[in-house]
Amino acid sequence: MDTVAVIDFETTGISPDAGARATEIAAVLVRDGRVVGRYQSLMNAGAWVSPFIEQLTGITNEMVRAAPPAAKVMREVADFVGAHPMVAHNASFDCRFWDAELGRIRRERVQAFACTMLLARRIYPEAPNHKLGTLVEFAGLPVAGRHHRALADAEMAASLLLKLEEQLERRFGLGPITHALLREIQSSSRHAMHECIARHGGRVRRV
DNA sequence: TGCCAGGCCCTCTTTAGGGCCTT
Repeated sequence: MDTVAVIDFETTGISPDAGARATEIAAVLVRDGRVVGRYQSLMNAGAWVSPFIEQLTGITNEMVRAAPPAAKVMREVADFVGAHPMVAHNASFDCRFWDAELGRIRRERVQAFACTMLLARRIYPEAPNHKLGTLVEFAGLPVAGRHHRALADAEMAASLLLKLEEQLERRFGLGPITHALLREIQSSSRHAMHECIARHGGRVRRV
């Protein structure tokens, strides 16, 4: 597949519209089935980290205060990612924070996101649930580090992405798997996915 | 002052509601 950037944010809350800010970001570049680049940094947006989030992520107020300014980190990571298509687990979440934090440095996103959660719902409907950690275990992928730290989660989302591509190739004979095809599959209903696969020359197994 | 998401999916649906997933 074309080079994609898999990203993950740690934040102070669930919605930038409700005042939540990023505390950490990681981006890994994936090309030809492997990780070819990594970026990770804590960032200081001047936001307070609640005890709940400190417990969840292990990222403390002291760590954030000692981190580089959010604007500097966002400029660096935006340059690192460039115009590569992006991927995240539950991409609607990371996309909102990407757009919000980028907007604060007067930059705009130039590429689309694909979502490993939506893809996994299509490809692994039998998984116990579609949380990143559960899918990593379900697919037999290595645990890259502590869950809810940006680089570990981005690495595991990248592994999951590669596994999902492999499944699309092996089960349905699809290939090459482009970012645009992933977006088409993730936004197809379960029924329409077979039509989508057939349209792209894949084998559709009726069960 | 008090409160605070949003997009997707499924179904006991479509004149809607509730669960999932992210922090």
